Amino acid sequence: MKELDAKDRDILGILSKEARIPLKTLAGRIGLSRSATSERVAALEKSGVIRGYRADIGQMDTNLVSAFLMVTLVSTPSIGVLDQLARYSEVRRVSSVTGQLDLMVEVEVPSIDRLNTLRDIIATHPSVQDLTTLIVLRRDIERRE
Amino acid sequence: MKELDAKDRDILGILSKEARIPLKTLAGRIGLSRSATSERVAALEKSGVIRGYRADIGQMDTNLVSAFLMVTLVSTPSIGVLDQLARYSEVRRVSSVTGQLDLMVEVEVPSIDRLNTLRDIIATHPSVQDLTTLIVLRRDIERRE
DNA sequence: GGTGTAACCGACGCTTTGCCGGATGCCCGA
DNA sequence: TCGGGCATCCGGCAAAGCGTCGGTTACACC
Repeated sequence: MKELDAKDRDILGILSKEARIPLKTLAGRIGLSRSATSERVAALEKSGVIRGYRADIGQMDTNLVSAFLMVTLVSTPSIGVLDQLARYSEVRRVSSVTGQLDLMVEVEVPSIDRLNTLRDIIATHPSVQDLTTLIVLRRDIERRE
Repeated sequence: MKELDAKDRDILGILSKEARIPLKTLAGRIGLSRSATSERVAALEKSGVIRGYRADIGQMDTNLVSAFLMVTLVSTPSIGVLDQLARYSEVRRVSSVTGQLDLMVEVEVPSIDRLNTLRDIIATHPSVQDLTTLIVLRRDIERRE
């Protein structure tokens, strides 16, 4: 894959916020002809820098419950735990972190019951020493892009 | 705003993964004429259900540092803290949570220095009682949408 | 200077889009 | 039951968008 120059970064910056603007507009904004812009975008797509285009949907999954599970392991790293977490589609993100705990697990479940089930499953894994659950009451700030 | 029917949900499901497919293709997939589909999409955009379209960029700002800041307040709610947090674009998300702490703040900064600065600023806010920083070492699982 | 490569531009023809008139289905009051 | 009113659908037209091509410029290298 080639190196990204300034104009490529401009393109990415614009498309990451407005993925559907016409090529002509995009070309004008970065100071290139439409066809040159078209080729650059195509190259960015083919090389995998642009992985796809997604519509940003407003609140529709309204009654989902989000939570943070703070996990301490008996010894790091523990691949077994990650494998198990990966099996559940409700697990949105898992991060290895510094500090008192080892894993920050973010989940999105349809109900509190389901959250409890999930938490119990994870907590009883032999590699898990401690698990603290924080249920999200409200998203105060949420930035996209 | 109107209620969303099954076809609207189909549209959202498809566009949330492939925001740039031609209307014709989209129409064929949901079983409507192109123009009817066009009107539905336009309505979804105008009503705010579709907030925008974003290109999904692969890892390019690879050297960004992510962190969780776990904040305990002297008394909840504290609007002053949220106002301050909202001022920094590095603050990606803030969630009010249950449990031992009050706010889970997720940040993305260009350097550890910047993280320290940000943490100090937040920690010295009069409403903040305690602040624990967890630096993300690695994203083990990350799911989109 | 000659040659190769990479990136640019403008133009051509095809595809997609926005917009319109008219058809269809459904609700509700007379 | 009938007949407006309303929402939603379709097909077609003109305009705008797109991918692709040949030709041009810029630059590095021998």
